[in-house]
Amino acid sequence: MAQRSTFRRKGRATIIDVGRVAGVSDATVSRALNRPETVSQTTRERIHAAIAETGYVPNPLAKAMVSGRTHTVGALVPTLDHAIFSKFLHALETELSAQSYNLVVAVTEGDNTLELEKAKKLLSMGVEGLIVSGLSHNGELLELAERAAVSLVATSYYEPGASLPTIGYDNEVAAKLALAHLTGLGHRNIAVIHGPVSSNDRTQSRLKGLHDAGNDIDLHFIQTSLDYRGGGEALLQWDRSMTAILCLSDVLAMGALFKLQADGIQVPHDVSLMGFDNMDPSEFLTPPLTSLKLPIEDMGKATAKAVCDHLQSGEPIASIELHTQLAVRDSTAPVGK
Amino acid sequence: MAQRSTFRRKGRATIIDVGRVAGVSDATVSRALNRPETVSQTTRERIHAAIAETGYVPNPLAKAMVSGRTHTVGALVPTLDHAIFSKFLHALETELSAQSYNLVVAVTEGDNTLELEKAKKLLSMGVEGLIVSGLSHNGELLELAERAAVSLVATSYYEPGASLPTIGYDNEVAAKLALAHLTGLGHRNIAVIHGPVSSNDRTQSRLKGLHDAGNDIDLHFIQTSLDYRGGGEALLQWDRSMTAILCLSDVLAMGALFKLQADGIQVPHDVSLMGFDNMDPSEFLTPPLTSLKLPIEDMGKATAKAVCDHLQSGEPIASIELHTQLAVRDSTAPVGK
DNA sequence: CTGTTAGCGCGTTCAG
DNA sequence: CTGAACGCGCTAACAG
Repeated sequence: MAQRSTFRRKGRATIIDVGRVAGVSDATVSRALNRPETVSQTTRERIHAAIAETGYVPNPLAKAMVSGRTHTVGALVPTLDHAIFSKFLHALETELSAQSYNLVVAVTEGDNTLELEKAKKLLSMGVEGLIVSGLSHNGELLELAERAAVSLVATSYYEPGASLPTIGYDNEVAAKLALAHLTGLGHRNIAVIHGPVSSNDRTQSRLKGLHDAGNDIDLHFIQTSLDYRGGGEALLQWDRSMTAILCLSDVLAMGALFKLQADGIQVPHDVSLMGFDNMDPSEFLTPPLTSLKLPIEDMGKATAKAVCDHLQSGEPIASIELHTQLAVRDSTAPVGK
Repeated sequence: MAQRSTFRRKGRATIIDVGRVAGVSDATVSRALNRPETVSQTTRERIHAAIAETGYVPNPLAKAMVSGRTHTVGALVPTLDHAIFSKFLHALETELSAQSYNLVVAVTEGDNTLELEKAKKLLSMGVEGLIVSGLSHNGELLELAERAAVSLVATSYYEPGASLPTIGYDNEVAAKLALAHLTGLGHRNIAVIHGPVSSNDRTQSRLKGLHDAGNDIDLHFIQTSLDYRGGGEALLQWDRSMTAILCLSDVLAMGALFKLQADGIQVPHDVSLMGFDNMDPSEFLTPPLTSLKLPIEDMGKATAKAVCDHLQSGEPIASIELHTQLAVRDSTAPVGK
């Protein structure tokens, strides 16, 4: 079948090969594919037959090259192995996909150097937008994004004065809200369990929101690893004088709860326990965990929309504040109850 | 500064603009960038100065077009909002990135039609490889991938006879292993809680592995929604005659455990409870949950390696079997104990 | 309605 | 060591 060499240069058929087989020019094939109404019925049919015969499949790179668009946005997240980020990405992908954009994800492990490196890779593959988590980044990142002319937006954070648009919530306010719930129940001596602060500006912000709690409030800060084990281990530094425990993540709260259960300490009778995140399992725990709802899904959706809008209109991206709210459940109770 | 119009056609500087400023040809600029050793010291310096001056940044699309490579692979997963998939993707991205590949993810919601649609988008953006979950797909998918000449591989599954390479574990064997643990403890009347079977071939496989359990074993299958709530609700169909509960996912097991705790039913004293997945929190639960360890991270890593190898060598991808193993903890005990 | 001509930005011959 | 010329596959502009 020497024919094959006619329409196969090196493996794949091109628009020209299709044209040759159909007896038309490459331009006509292109038109038949992109604006069928500008091509006569009969040649259109011949072309489609030729496409089938040659097994032609459009070269996406050539198309992207000429249009200058990749319809791809990149997201840099600290990890995928944490529900909060995967939930965010899920919502992000869903909305992006609805607007015909693809999502490339890269994991930074919370390391700004790695983040920069991966950002470069994303840019050099042609993403049109770049989504990062939090505000602390390598300085080069902004410059890089600007030079590549891609829009950059930070999430999990709301800070209108920042050097890049932010879409998220106010971590300080959220932390205050959580603390207010506990103090409102009369707690004055409270353990605050949190993950590493370095390279996690969200945690830093939350802690900042707690620091000016008031003179009559005693806060005991306990830093631990941000996982279930860490939540349990942090309890070594807790004693019953602290009538409440505020965990700056539900993962920590669950770790703590499981440990308390194992030790036979009753929640909320012996100690009130509060989380932060409102993960899926929290409402089903025994007792159901009081937590702080973060608008993660909304954030994913809003971020996708903002990026798509910007890509379409050219208008700069505006920061968006999303609101957090308490989810009061049974793990917290008035002090001394 | 009329100069700008010299090296800015429509917004961005090209390799030609750089050459013009540096007083060399575009070819020399290209060489200076890709094979610096073939360019003299002095012109190289002039070129770099020109790059800085023009703010030149390589056009990734043109590069991809000429090289014919995007260094991108796509992954289709049912959801990101489940630890098992996000853990997998995390490992996948990490390894892929180490080999300088980018990862595009798309969510299918377990819908084969949506999967096909998204696969098309991934292909039309130029992915070099496509990773899917499980074995049941729209028939067009294989054909599509072949025509686009991208390598396709299925995960979460091991089935050497399948029409595409599989990298994963044998769900049937794993289920048998789990059941054997319970029967080995003397349990004969066992509730099996599982998620929807339609559009989830992993669950189907696991159930299949259970069906020929033996004549003296009574299995009560309870289907529910695949989330924490579902695990709890499934217990409505459980009674104490069933001395053990096997959940085909840790999420279900946790949902069940929380409900049992709320109802004051002691595990494992009143009933043995076993999960399947071995998620992060499982070992910290009270009691620690007996489960079946799935090699998720290995699977991510192995899949990435297989795809990269294939892309580099051209050899077909070979199926890989990864092994599951029991994680025996305190939530299961001999019957009647 | 269709063919011809021009690029898009870059890498890679092949001469010098 | 460097420049000119060509090609990657496709779309857009202009003729016919």
